[in-house]
Amino acid sequence: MARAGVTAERLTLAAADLADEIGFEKVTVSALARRFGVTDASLYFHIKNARDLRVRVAVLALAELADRAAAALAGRAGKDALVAFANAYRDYAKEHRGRYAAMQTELDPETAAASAAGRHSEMTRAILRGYDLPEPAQTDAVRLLHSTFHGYVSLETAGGFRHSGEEEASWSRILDALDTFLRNWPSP
Amino acid sequence: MARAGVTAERLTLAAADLADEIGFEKVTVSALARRFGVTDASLYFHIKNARDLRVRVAVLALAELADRAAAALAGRAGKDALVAFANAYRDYAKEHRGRYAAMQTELDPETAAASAAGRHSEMTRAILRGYDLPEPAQTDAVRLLHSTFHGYVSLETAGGFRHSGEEEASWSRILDALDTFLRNWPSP
DNA sequence: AGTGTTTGCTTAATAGTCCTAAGGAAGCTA
DNA sequence: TAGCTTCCTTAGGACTATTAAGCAAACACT
Repeated sequence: MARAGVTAERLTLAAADLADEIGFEKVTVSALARRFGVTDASLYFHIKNARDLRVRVAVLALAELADRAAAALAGRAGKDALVAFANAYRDYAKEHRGRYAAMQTELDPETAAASAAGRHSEMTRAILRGYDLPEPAQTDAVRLLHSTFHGYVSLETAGGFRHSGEEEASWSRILDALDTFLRNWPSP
Repeated sequence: MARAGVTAERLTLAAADLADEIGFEKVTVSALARRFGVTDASLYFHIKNARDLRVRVAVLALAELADRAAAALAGRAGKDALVAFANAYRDYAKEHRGRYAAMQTELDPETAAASAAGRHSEMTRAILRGYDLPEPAQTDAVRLLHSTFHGYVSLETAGGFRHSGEEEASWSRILDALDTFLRNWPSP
């Protein structure tokens, strides 16, 4: 028998693509094996188990998004940076629904620490540098931005907002509003 | 054989409790059947399939949360209402992690319309009455509030915020900030 | 080139889940 | 009490996850 040349990396990438195509919850060890033309059992020499596979996809997606966001952020500051970051986030989620769904997998603390999750916070802090917030307002603002982007995007992709035909305008008004908000953060 | 007295309602409730205990993704038809002391097959006379079961749990959770939020909202307005609603939302998610996870299930449009999902928007609009926002700002604000609550809570329950020991203070500062924000919504 | 070792895959087997079809008993109704 | 309906069981098929044991290809070296 010929060798299929399977590696953990190629498996993860293929699983991520599969997730974008058929949905993250339908990504199964068997389905992935079929795509590689090998038996299910052979995948277990590369991944620990099904959970491990899903975690790898989540970590991959986190890293990809972090790269995109970093690129979007380069050379920008203030509202420009805020909008660029927010759009990178939202666009990634729209283009890669399966990967984005994977990102919502709960990671155990060690994995989370080793993943790109930390880069997201760093970048958010970088954006906030343009707004000059003192602690603890800065930490609160990091959370608020995370929450808002994640919340908005997950509601939008879930179809939570009935399509009013002006999705884009609403999104950009919300970004405007956040910008105004950050520039006038209430002092305690 | 004695009859177990299974009904769709009792199944849904038991499934919801099971979700809170062992996690929503581990709620399986078999596990539920075991809890009722019947075989898997018998459950299919009450529910259509596994997906149907999960949707029922989601709808139940949406309704329960809507009830709680409505109760919290009664007789309050302005910031009081905002805080009461937000806390009802967050507390429910913390007390019922499985149910809250179920709420994130993507519902098809008809089911969503028939569920309590609409009540959530209504209540949010009711809160905003205290802030006197013109359209389309009001619609944007509804989305912003939804996004923020959902995003914050889901990040918090996923352990996304390292426990800094002052979670509560951060939450309440964010609510303060939202209140200020709503009172000073930027005009276009 | 030939031998041995590692690596990558297969087959085989077990167990759990989802779901359907056919049958039997419990309880209601007349 | 005969019959109908409702609720459950047994039986079984398809798919998924996972482990163990074996074989064959690739490599590593003498």
